[in-house]
Amino acid sequence: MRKTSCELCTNVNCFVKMYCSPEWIHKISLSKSQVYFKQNQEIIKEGELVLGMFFIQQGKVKVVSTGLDGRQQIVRFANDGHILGHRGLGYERYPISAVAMEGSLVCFVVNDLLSEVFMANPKLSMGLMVFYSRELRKIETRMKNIAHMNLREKVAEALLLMMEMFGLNKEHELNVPFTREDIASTVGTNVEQISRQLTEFESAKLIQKRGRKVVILKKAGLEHIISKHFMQYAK
Amino acid sequence: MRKTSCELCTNVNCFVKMYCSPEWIHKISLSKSQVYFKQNQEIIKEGELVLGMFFIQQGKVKVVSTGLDGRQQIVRFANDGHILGHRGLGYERYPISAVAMEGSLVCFVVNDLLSEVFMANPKLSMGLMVFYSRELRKIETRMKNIAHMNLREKVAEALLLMMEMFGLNKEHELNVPFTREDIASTVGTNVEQISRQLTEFESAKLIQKRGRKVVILKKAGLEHIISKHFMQYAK
DNA sequence: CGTGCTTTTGAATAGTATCAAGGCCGGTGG
DNA sequence: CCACCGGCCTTGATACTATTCAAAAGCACG
Repeated sequence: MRKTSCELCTNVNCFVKMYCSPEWIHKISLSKSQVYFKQNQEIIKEGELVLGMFFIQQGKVKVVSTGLDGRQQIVRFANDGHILGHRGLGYERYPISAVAMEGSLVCFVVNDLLSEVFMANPKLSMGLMVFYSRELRKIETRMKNIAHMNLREKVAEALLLMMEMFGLNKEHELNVPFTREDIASTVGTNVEQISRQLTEFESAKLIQKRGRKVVILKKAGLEHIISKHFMQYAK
Repeated sequence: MRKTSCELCTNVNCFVKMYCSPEWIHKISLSKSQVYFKQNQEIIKEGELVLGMFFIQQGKVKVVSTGLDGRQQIVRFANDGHILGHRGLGYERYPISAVAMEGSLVCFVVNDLLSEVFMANPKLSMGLMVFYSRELRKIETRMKNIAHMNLREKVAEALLLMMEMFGLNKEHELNVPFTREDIASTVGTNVEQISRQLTEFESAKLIQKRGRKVVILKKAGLEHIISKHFMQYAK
């Protein structure tokens, strides 16, 4: 496969394209590498050395934190334009893994070039800063939810999260391949509980199980389940 | 009280002092305001408009996310040099509250000045970016822990977190005033469980209860309790 | 030396995890 | 094309952990 040059890339959400000057976009384009990851391949492996950043050109990815016992926690989902491995510009190891949920095309930029890019493109640093602060905000909320919600609510939230990130296809199925295990790792429980809960949602006519796929029938119903955990701010 | 000028401020952890040019430090010094918050006063109130950022000159703060039901989750602790309200440089509302755990002196810089500062001091943006990415990393780990650990482990972790952030005094007591409710909100449970668990730790000779204060007797013991949840990376 | 708030402890209940078994589905090879 | 195999999903029974409710004791402050 031929690598897509940044100039010709159509991904409008890419931070590089959004915030870097044309000459720097060109430099990055020349230096970057591009890799295609098949479904279930690891893009980043927890514990390996941080060599640079990954930019998802097109794909669907789960970011996973693994405990010693092997239990996994899905920390967030990511898709086109999102960044992976953005921890520690210095010398460190990746604290998380990232796994392709379906075939994904990813650009990679090495550390040294990154530092130059940041100093020369203050807008990029600011853009990333804002991006991070929003990520922080999201994950703080999710942390509260994981701590306070009961299982039913957490499963509802997980479905909504996946829907928000990956959307639905024409048949209103969640538009990403996933197993019950994935939902369990998002929620922090086991597959049996997920199965039970999905069955309950199905009999409540909120979703429909179609093989391993899940059809969202009543988004508002799921939202209602978790609504008590969210403040409504006046505009 | 007279406001401390940035030039004379002795806080070496302040991002402004670390990353801004002398002339910008001066500008900020002139424009900033400074407020003293007494114990249990709210520095930031969830839902209010974001007007700028707070820099803790000296103090001890808990950052709290509140559910509609009033249940609170302590998202992180902060002390000297840490930033508060660093969410959304645009127009938004604070998604979290920040409460002084003891008397705290805080500097405040308004939004408009901040954007100028960021554009003129790329090192500051980069510094903050790195800061954020580390915060993200920390909270992702904590999220996994809250999801996977049992109560005993979570309480041990909460004690270690507080110890790491605020340290111990000469008597080896946690060097910050807190209630059982604070630990409960960190862990995501209720005061009764905390009380029981502290009693258990006490009989295991890991801590000692001295009124509401907690003496850490065996840090290694607490660490051992949670060690199974942490990967050991080779250097 | 009350009074109100925090902490502790106990007992009953609810919620979740675990263990075990069987069913379903997709893919592969005969 | 069909039978079989393995992985994923579902369901039930049981054990365990955490929550809730209630009541009493401790402590801090006026």
